[in-house]
Amino acid sequence: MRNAPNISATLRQKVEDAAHALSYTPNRLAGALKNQNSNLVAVVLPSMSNDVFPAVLDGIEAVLAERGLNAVLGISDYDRDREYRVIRDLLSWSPMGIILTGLHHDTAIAGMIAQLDIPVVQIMDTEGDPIGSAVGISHTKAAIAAADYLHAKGYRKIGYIGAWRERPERSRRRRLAFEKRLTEIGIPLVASHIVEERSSALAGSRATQILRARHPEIESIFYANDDLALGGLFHCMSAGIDVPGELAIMGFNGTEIGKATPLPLSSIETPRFEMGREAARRLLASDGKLNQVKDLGFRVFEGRTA
Amino acid sequence: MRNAPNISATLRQKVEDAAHALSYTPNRLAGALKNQNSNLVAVVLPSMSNDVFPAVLDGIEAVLAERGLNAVLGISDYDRDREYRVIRDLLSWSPMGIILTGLHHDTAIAGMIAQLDIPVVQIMDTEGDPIGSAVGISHTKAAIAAADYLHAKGYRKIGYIGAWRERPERSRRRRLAFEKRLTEIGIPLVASHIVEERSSALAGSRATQILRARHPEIESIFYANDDLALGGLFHCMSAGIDVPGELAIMGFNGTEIGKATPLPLSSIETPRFEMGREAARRLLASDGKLNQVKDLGFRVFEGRTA
DNA sequence: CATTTGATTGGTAACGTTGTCAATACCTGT
DNA sequence: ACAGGTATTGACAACGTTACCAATCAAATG
Repeated sequence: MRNAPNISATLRQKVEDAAHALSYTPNRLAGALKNQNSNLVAVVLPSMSNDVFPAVLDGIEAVLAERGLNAVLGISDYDRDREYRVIRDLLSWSPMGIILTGLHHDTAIAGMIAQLDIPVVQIMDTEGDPIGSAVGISHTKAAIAAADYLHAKGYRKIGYIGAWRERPERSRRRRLAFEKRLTEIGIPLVASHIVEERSSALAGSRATQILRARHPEIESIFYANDDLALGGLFHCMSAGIDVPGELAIMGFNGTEIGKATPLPLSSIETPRFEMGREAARRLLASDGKLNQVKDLGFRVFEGRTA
Repeated sequence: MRNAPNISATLRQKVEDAAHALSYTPNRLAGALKNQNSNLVAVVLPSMSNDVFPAVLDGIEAVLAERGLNAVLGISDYDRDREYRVIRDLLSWSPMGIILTGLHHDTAIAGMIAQLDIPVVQIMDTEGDPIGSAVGISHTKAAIAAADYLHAKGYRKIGYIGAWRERPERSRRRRLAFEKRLTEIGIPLVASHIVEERSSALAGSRATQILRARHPEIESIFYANDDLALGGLFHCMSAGIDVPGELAIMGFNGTEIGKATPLPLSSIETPRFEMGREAARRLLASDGKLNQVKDLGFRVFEGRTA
């Protein structure tokens, strides 16, 4: 059945008929065990409630399905220990490859993976020290683009809002690059507010209110993601604050919903689906040109909120 | 290492040390093969871009992770053939259980699963003919609740908007129940508009515009989901249509974002995360009381759009 | 008809576990 | 010191595949 050479069409048909008659299903566990190649791909994502990762996973699945591969999923919940355990767990299925989120993994993880000698692709980021290949965007560049965009639009008093203690380290790096760029341009960040809770529109709404109360001079806010930014926008709409006149709002990710609001949300569009697809492709095509870093880039989406 | 009886603490320590020294990882492929029990759970979802399923998956993962189980994911893309292939594929990993979406699966699928004799849990729905257990909500009841709610609020000219040829059969059933109820109450549905494209806020926005143009008398619209409904709300905001005065909007799912808008979106809140969690729990606890149908219920969320 | 070539069949050894069984080693308490 | 138990060790057969080789069989060549 495993399309070996030198098999006549008749025999093949006969075998297939028999298989069908017995409704035989090959046991891939055994197959994988035998030839050290499991057709499983381990995928470790930090969360499913973030809007970014479902899209990434969709992209991954799209490619894997084509080739008859299956994804085994692990959720790290942005927790280092948890991630370690999840990876260890997934590796015990001898996957044929593994997709990780982010570029910052300790050597213990790299070691475990090295033992199996399987390809690794890390997504979301391009800045850091990849274990294997990387497919993502430069969060530093994105932050700079946001800063430049807001500056070009004439905003001078700029604030920043993040969430959940910036658990995805990427968002912290983005903020720092943003701050740095603003300082370089000569319009240092007025203030940033990182809320304790997870990102959500409600959190963004509340944070916006707080930040504006503390720093009424702020003309524009850059948010860690579109959820927060939408919250900000909604707060302004409710409170009768003119956007972008009184307050300009800039999101991150360029989600579909942001584009559908009465005032399309200005944002940094990130290729989330594409990131997943490209990651899966690299994983499968990992012959030769290993350990490359692929920057998929971003696009500044000029909405009407900034 | 597999905590057998009659092992002294010293020996256990010694073994563990050795294992650690060699950084030994058990091969679960082999383990699973040996004792017909793979610690894998097959999860088949129609899509990842729907907002509902990431939440469900999160719930599933939360439970599986506790018990050291792993989810193998399959995406059916609302396609019957694809679903069949995906399930067949996943079953070849001899999972210890399988979670399917919806209650409408042909006998071929039931047959395949029966062969492995593993528990099945079907999510999202409670109405139909389950293969195994079911954890979901009654879409008929939800539709009736929506109809009654809108009626109670005084709306009489009611429309409906759906998307993507109603590929999730559930939404079609919901619409039909909605229509039926309205007729019973004596205020038959004015019109429904099912767009070709997938659900999105933009699609909802456009559909709202079209439906209103065709039937200006419509006072209220029930949408197949919150994405569409948000689009409707945004359209009204842009076009200066008073909500709920001129047009009342009712969504479905009760997403977080809907609650954060300036005018919180009235909707039917569905327990998506809980559905995943409960499904996973049932799968694991499937001793004895098999094949039960669990209705997790819904809640009418009274926002300010209807 | 003998011979080469190709197709088909059967047999066997792994892959890394787990469970069992027998064989030994180590401890008590008398 | 010895029986009685408990701990520990070693050996081995599966689980369902796949890869490989030898052996057979069928068909086509000279």
